[in-house]
Amino acid sequence: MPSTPPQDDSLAADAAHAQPAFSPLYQQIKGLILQSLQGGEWKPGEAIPSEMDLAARFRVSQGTVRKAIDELSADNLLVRRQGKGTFVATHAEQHVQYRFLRLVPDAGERDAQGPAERTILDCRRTRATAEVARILGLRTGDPVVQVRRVLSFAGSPTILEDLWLPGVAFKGLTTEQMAAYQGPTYAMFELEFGVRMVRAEEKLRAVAADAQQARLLAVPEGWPLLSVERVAFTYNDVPMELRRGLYRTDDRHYRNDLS
Amino acid sequence: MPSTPPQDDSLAADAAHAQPAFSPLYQQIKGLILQSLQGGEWKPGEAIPSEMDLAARFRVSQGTVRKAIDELSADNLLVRRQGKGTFVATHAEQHVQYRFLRLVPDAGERDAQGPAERTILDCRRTRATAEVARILGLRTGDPVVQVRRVLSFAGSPTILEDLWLPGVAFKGLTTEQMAAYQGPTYAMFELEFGVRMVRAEEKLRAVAADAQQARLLAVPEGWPLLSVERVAFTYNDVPMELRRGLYRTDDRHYRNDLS
DNA sequence: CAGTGGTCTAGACCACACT
DNA sequence: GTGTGGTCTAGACCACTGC
Repeated sequence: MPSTPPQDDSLAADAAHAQPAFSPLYQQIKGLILQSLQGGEWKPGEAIPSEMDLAARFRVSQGTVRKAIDELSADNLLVRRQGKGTFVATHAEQHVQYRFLRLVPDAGERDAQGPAERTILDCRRTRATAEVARILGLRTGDPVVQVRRVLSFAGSPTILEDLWLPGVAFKGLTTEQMAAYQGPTYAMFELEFGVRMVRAEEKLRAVAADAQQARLLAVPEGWPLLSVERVAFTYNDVPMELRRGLYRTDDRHYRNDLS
Repeated sequence: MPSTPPQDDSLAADAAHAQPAFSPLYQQIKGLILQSLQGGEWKPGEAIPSEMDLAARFRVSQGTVRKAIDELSADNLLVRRQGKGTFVATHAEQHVQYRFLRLVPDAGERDAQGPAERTILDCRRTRATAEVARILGLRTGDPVVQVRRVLSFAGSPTILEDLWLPGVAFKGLTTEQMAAYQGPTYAMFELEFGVRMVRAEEKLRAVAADAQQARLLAVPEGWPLLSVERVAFTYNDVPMELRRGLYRTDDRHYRNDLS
């Protein structure tokens, strides 16, 4: 250990020394907590150590840990619960059923989505095209799992979507698994494959249904559909899923809040 | 004044006493700053008093003011600039040209939108229909200003939109004003009418162009268009604009980040 | 240089949950 | 009661801006 005043022999000095570029202490702590999250030290749904414990572990004040956790919980990676502790966010047991799905019914304004019925049309191992590889950060020809399914609400088919997943991370994914699991697909990814999606980017367009799409969604050919291309990321902005969806928007709409 | 210890005769005690329901001090401070913003004490683009000054004014510590300002700047109502001060956010002189417009070119990924060319098709005083009145919080038949315009990027018509504005707040709005002003329309609303939009809600759908819409956007009839209904709010969640837009998404898309 | 926001600390007390 | 997160304070020092 370098010769520093007794109480200053802290991570503060060490980390500041290790990283040439300056960054605030709480950012460094945030990074360390993130590493523990990625490394699986604390699993989704579990509580992380108390602020005091973390402060002791990292040799900083509670206030600094607090600010780090503040940012992580603003990013939806952690969830604070007063009197209980701070927990790793999870797609399961989360009151909002579908964290990334913005399609809501026109009337009622209720989030009464009701669980969607899933129909898996296809689920097979294949190889990444150049485009899919580029988006998922793979090489052309790398193994991917491709899934095609229809989601129905209250019996009427509403979403037709294709999913592409990196074959390595989703090795044993089967049609049965996709169909059987109750609840959000992303919760199943967490439980079965340890892959937690933390954010996503979407590109929306209006398109006309082709013959096949029209049949699967029970609309006339040429019907306007909302095309939603989503790329979902795990920790560290690593892309782990490409999803191309077609949404019927006759009695539903895509809701977005701007600020 | 109630009999309290000498230094505790502060806003903390007063406000806590005035409001039966408990709320943290910094939330109360946030509310007071909000009032000053609404009241026009500090205008968009101007600096507000320093944290120290505000702390003295409200008789709380700098840290408490800081937390209030943190939230207001997270809400995009204030902008901090280290070494200079804290400023009231504005739609003008804001580097992102269009704060609420999420339509971006497919290629390049540049935000090189280039300023849109505006064509005002119509701008007239009329009366609110039941639906428009409901959305804008007016009564059916109340005066509203209605504007129809086309926005073109690089010469090609891309957005056809109708705007409805409360007639009282936008009394003298003219076609010339809508057409002449360089820069974001919301910046003009700030400068000319003192109306600052702070957030918005959008509902998106895919629709087919009717004959008139197709003509104005230079697409075939039936062409799929992205329908965007936006309600924009000033302070205190008061709705001040309804905007119904149709976006061409052949070489552009609506971008959204989820987290 | 002085003034601003930004970081870090230490300690006190409050609100909430479990037991 | 004990332990958790949540609030509030006071003071020190750092980083950036502009005179």
